[in-house]
Amino acid sequence: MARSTGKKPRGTYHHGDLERALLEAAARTIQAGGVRGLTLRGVGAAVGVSRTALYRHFEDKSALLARVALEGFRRFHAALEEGIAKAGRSKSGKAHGDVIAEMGLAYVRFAAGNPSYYDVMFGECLDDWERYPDLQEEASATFTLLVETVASEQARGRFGPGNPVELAEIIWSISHGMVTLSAGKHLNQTDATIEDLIVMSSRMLSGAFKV
Amino acid sequence: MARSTGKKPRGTYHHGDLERALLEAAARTIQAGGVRGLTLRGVGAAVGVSRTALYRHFEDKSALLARVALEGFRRFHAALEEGIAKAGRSKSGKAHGDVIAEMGLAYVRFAAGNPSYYDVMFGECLDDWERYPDLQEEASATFTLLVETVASEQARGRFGPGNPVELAEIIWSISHGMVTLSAGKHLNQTDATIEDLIVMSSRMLSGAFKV
DNA sequence: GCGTCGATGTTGTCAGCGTCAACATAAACT
DNA sequence: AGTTTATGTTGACGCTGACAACATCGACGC
Repeated sequence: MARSTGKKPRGTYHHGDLERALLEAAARTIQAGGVRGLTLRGVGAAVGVSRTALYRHFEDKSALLARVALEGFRRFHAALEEGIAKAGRSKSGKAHGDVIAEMGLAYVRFAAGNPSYYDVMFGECLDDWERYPDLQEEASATFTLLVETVASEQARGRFGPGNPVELAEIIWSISHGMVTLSAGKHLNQTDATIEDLIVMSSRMLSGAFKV
Repeated sequence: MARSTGKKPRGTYHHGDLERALLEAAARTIQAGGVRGLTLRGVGAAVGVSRTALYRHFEDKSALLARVALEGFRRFHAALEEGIAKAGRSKSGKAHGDVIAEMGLAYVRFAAGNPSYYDVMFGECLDDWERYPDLQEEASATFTLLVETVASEQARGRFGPGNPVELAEIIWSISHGMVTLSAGKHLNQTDATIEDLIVMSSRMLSGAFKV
């Protein structure tokens, strides 16, 4: 049971990187039963460890959730970057290349594909963000990507004038609102998918000041 | 202690409309300490009643929250109607009369003024809406008001073409997204208030197909 | 009037939760 | 080898929502 073979790198004690194992187990648990289904006893049992072992690696339950949220923001950030890059690439070739729309699509696709991460990131389970500066920083960096994309599109004449921060906040609100309302089953009154709505919104916003 | 005087109308037993008292105490408790601070024991104590008395009037804690949410949706519905009516009135007199913007402003003002109600209505504390058809109905009626307002503005030529349901979903997403992001302290990167952003969005959306 | 009954409220109790303190173990360093 | 320190375990506490059994009181039939 005790892996005393010098296989793992320095810093592996009894279990060997229990912190990462707990993190992955937590993410899996949330994926299976939602944030409300996450239990310190449960995540401990999932790793084969006692219920309080976790306290040697995380200050408390909130800290564990904050780490999950941080991982979520990193993936989210990467997903947005990829969506933006994809739209930028297709620009030279195909006519589509609507960077804002593609970013919005990447947004809602991430949320749809990783609802548990999204829930931890933006749900109400994390009470005090002040406690987790790295989480704040990653969230802020993600938002900055949004702002810079808007500014870049403005510079290329593909988006109307206005404070890019404010425009980004509007775009973010649309995406986040659609994701959360959709998750709450509030957007099922029409055949239009959430992706359709994103494309529509993007057209309306970017076209607003075109003429 | 026992109010046996026939002062109250028929149907008041030991306490006399304990259900309403519990409802109000619950709303007050949530306002004071958030949804997470709501405790059956606490709300019972606030009314001067035992911790399980509530089970004679509500099936469980979720049912109590659902009733609070229903009350919230009724007030929300009324607030939106008032905002729309106000904009309609000022139309004939003043030049403003932007009904969509005024509706959005009423939306975010309600959320800002009644964060506890809004949280219960749209937060994650209500797991299964299926259990509460009256709540679903009131929420649906509120959304219908939104759709009809959009359609009405379209008919008057003050809003572009498109499926009014889809447009209403977009407007709703903007408002809801701004409210929740703002509540999560995510919209503090600019001086623009949430009301400024609503007016901006409204202009961009209604102007999108104007030309 | 009185007695039954059903509606309403209380107490006892349970399992599950997060968390802390005390203890156990094993790796690491001297 | 012996000490220290990092890591994991067990016991316990207070809190929560919920159920079962009991108590109380208004209403209604006789």
